[in-house]
Formats: sequence, C-alpha cells, structure tokens
Amino acid sequence: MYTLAEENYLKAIFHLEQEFNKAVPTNAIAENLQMKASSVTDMIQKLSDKGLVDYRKYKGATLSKEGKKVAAIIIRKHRLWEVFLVEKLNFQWDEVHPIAEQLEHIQSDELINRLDAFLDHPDYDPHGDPIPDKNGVIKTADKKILSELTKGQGGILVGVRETSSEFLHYLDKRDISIGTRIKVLGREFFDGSMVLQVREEQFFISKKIAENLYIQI
Amino acid sequence: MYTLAEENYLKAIFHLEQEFNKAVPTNAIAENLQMKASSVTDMIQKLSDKGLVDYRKYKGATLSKEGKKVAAIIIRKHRLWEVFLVEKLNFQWDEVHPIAEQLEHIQSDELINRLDAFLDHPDYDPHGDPIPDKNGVIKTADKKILSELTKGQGGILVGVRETSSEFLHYLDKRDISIGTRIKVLGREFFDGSMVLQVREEQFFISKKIAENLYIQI
DNA sequence: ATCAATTTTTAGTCTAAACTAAATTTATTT
DNA sequence: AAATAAATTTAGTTTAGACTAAAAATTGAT
Repeated sequence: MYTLAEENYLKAIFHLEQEFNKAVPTNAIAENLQMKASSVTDMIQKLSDKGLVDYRKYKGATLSKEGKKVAAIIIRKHRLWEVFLVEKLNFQWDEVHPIAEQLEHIQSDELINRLDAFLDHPDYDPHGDPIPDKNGVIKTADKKILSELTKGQGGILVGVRETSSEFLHYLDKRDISIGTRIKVLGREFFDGSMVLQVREEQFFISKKIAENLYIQI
Repeated sequence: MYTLAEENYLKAIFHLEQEFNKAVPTNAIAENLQMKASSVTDMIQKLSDKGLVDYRKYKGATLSKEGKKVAAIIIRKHRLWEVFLVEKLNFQWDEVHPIAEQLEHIQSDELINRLDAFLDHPDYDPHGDPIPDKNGVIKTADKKILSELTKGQGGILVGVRETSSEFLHYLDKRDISIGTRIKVLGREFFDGSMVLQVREEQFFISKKIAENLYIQI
C-alpha cells in the first residue's frame, strides 16, 4: 500500500494531467499541493523509482499505467464518499470535499465495494463528476462547457468545474443543480454573458459562471 | 488537533487504564501498540508536556482529564463507525474492528454528529460496548462476567470481552449474540465450566468462554 | 538488606517528508 | 546568440516517530 503523501501526489498529478494534456510541471504540482517545488522533485523521483510516474528531469511528470490506476481508485473512493455524505448524511454538496479528502485514504476494498452497493452503484458524484469503476476505468461523458453553446442550444446540467463554496451557493440560491435543464436564449459576444431559460424563468449569467457549468446536449 | 500516533497512544492508555485500575506501565503500552518501550517513553513524555497524560518517571502514565476526553471521543467515533459497518453495510461483527480503527481518526465533528443521527443515536456498538456521548461521557452498564454467576442466575448477554474473530465465530455458530437470554443451569467448580440454558437448548461452555461474556442481570 | 532480574529511561541513529539556499537547466528577451 | 528570467534540481537541515544499545531505577528473591 501507499503512504498518505504518495496518494496525494498521485491524485494531484492525475487531475493536473487532464488539465495540461501533457507532462505536469513540478511547479504545478507544488502549487496544487501547497508545497515547495524542491519537495515535489524529491517525491516525484521516489514515485518514479516505484514505477508510478514517468519522469524526465526538467520535463515534468506523467502517471504510469499503474499510477493512473492507483489515482483512479482514490478518486473512486473520494466520489463514493461524497455521494454517501450528501445522500445519506444530508450534507450540502459544497461541504463534502474536505471530509471526502480524508475518507478517500481509508484502506479496505471490501468497505468500498459495500459502500458502492449501499449507495446503489452511483455513476456520478454530487458535483456531476463520474465515479471510476473498481478497476479504475472512468467513463467520460460527452459534456460541453455552457459558454461554448450558442443561442438556441440547451441541455442538462451534468457537472460543475469550480467547486468552491461560493460558486455552489450561487447555484443553490437560484435552485440550479445537477439535472437542471438549461437553454441558451441569448449570448453577448462583447463580455461572454448569457441569458438562460431555466424552468419558467430567465436568468442572466456572466461569462465566469458560464465557463464553470458542464452541459450534456 | 492531534496526530495519528498521538491518538493511538491516548486510546491505548485509556483502555489499559481500565484494565489496570492504576497508572499504566510503559511496557503495557508498548505491548498493546506493538512497539518498543523506549518509543513509548518518548511519546508519553511529549503527551505529558501537552497536558494529555500525567506521568512520573518509572511510575507509568494515566490520562489527564483532557486526555480522557480526547480518547473517549476517538472511541465514540470507532464505535459509531462499527455500528454503521454492521447495520448499514452488513459486515459481520468480527470484521469491523480494523476498518473502524482507520475511520476513528477522521476529523469532523459535523460528520460524527450526522452519522450518529443517521444510525438513530445508538447506545452500544455491535460488541455491546457503550458509545461515549459527544462530551466523552460513557455510561457504564452494571454488567457481570458470566463466570461469576451462580447456578440459577441468568440475564441478557450485553457484551463480549474478547473480540477475536475466532471467539465471535464460536458465538455466531451457536446463534448467541448481544441480546440473547442466558441462564446458568450448572457450574463445575473444578474447571469453571458451565451448563447454560439458551432458548430451548442446553449448552456446555468452558471457563474460558464464560470469562469473556458480559451479562446484565 | 543485598544482589540479580526486570523495567524504564537516556542517548544516539534512521526514515519519510517536509523545508531553505544554492546550483543548474530551460525559456524568454533583447 | 548572449543575457536575463524562470523553473527545476541538488545539497543540506528539520521534525515526528520509530528504532537499538547502554545506563539507570525499581522489584523480587534469597
């Protein structure tokens, strides 16, 4: 098994790799984990020795096949626990992240399998992110960022990019959540703002909001 | 907050203090935690500096008021998680200890309060041990060890002392569990063995078994 | 009451995982 | 292409929490 620190590095690299679509620079990992770059270099080299990441000096790191699987399992655990916290313990969706961040490191395959069954094998977490299966395979939904839709297009809100408490409260206040149907009524090219149809109402949203909502068309 | 190591020491001392009814020797803690005595001395001194244990060189350690509370809260979390694992995830009662041992260190008061409510505020864990309240107060039931009862006496099985998988399986196989009514039909002074009435059947048990069952008269 | 056995503590070492400061490599400007 | 800036790595330090070996204190047996 892996240490807490190792697991956190693998998870960070996993997420950053999707953002960068290439080797993740040392500094990016350091910033993500709130650490100094020198500490990151150290750990990356250890993980490389263990075959969990591919690393070339000064060129950043990517996860090996094994590293990817380990990271995906951690993310699976994180997201299953988030479902548990929201569905069973009635937490708000913006409160669960720090707790799931701890729970994701509990080591017991049996526990996770049973939790998965108890929750009825959910496919997505409360933020709309897909839950990897027990082999670490993630089904990627073909979702689009709302800001890329044009007038007349619409679909179902299936995920959020930002997970800050402020942003999630913004949505809650307007009764917008995963599963809400949204249609673009208008789009302002000057500032990227939009007018949406949500239920019977019309909403005006800024570019920043539109860039953080995922829509399934 | 306290580190994982600190929490484990406090918990060990808490349990050993009840067993010893006086200051817990360094070696007892070392054995309990599978560690060397020198490591224990080190940590006890740190905990003493932090005001969590009372310690006099060569005389062993006891928990301070604060230490006792911290330990009780960890035990509360452990036992609540055990209830969750058995009641909600359908684990057997002999499988839950190592998992609860990890879960007990998750830091979130809100999580524990909600878990407690979700489980309907249980008073006892699956082994019959009382669950401390959120202030760390434990209500001690007036239970007796079965081997101390005499012919004709009886009551309800409310707890087990041993929690080894072998012992719990022994009980399961005979369909004896927390809540089972037991009456002493006979008692052999030579070897401490007993004959019990359980439901419609009679059971013969050894002294060793009788010493590990708690009965509420 | 003394001596041996046992227990406990001290002193010094090791490892994981962070850090700072300095050195090196890569990237960007001029 | 050289010079400067930025990113990364190396080298050496620190802390928590374990360890071993040796020293000291306590306990138990004669």
